[in-house]
Amino acid sequence: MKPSKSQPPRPTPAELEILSVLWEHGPSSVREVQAHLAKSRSSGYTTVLKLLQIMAGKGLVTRDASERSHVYRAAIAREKTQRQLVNDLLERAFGGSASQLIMQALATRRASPQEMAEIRRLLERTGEKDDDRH
Amino acid sequence: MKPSKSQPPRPTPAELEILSVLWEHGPSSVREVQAHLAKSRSSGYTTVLKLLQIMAGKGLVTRDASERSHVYRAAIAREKTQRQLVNDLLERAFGGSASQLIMQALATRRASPQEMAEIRRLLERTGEKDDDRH
DNA sequence: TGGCGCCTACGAAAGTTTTCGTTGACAGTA
DNA sequence: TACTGTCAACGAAAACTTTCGTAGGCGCCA
Repeated sequence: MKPSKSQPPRPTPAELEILSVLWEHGPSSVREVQAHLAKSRSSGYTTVLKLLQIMAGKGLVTRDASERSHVYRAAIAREKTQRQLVNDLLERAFGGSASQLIMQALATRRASPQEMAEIRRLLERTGEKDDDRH
Repeated sequence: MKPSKSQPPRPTPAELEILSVLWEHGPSSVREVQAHLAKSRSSGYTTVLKLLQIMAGKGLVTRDASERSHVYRAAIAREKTQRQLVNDLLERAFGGSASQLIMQALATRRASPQEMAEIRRLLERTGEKDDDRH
C-alpha cells in the first residue's frame, strides 16, 4: 500500500456520508458510524468497516487502534472538503458561475429567515472590500 | 435497449461535462463537443462518442441523425439539473444547510464583483418576496 | 475449557463509469 | 477505381466503487 498522499483524494459518495457522521459526532467506532448511517442508508457492518479501512488507506480518516474497537476520526477538514466539492460542482455544472449556483441553492431549499439573514450578513462582510483581508 | 425512461437518470460526472458543453454551445456534433471538452479534460474522440451514445440511450440527450455528422442536443433542462445536483450536494455534504453551502461558494473566490452585485440583488429580491407575502 | 459475541482483516464479486481499439461505411478526389 | 479522411457502431478492457461472505482473534463467563 502506498503511503497516504499528502493531499488525500476526493471522497466518494459513500465515503462522504461516513465523513459526515464523523464530522458531526466526532471520533467513532465502526459500530457507531454504522448505527448513525443506518438512518439514511442501509449498509452492512462489514461494508462500513471496509470503507473505513479504505478511507484510512487514502488518508481520509485516521485510526486509533489502541483499543479493541478501533476509533476512527476524520482526517480532512469539513470546510475544506465542502469547498472542494462546491468548487467541483461549480466547474462541472455551472461553468464557474457562483451566482448561478447560489441562485439554485436558494431556489431549492427555501432558506429559513435566519439563514437568509446570515447569508446577507456574510455577503456584506465579504462584499465590502474584496481583497481587504484582516 | 430499454425505451428511455420518462425521467432520465442523473448524469455521471463525465456526462455532466458533456451536458455543460451542450447547454453552453447548443446542439453540436461529436467533434465539436470533444473540441470544447479538450479544454478542461482530455477525452479521446471515441470516448466522447460512446458517452453521447450512452446518454442518448438514457434520454439525457437527443440526436439528429439526418446528417452524416449526427447532431446531439441536451434533453434535460439546465436549471432543473443544476437544482437537483445542488440538492444532492446539500444533503450529502452540508446537512441541508443552504447558508453553509453558499458560504463555501463565496469562499471559492470565483465570484467577480459583478457576480457579487448580482447575488446581492437576487438576495434582496428573494428576501422581500419572502416577508412580503399577502 | 468450551461456547458465545463482537471485533478486524481480507478477498472477491457485483455494479458502475470511463476509455479506447477496431471495424465498416460513406464522401470526396486523383 | 483506388486512396484518403471522417464518421458511427460496438465490444471489451480498465478503472473505480460498493457490497458482503468468510475466517480468525480476543475477551468474557458458565
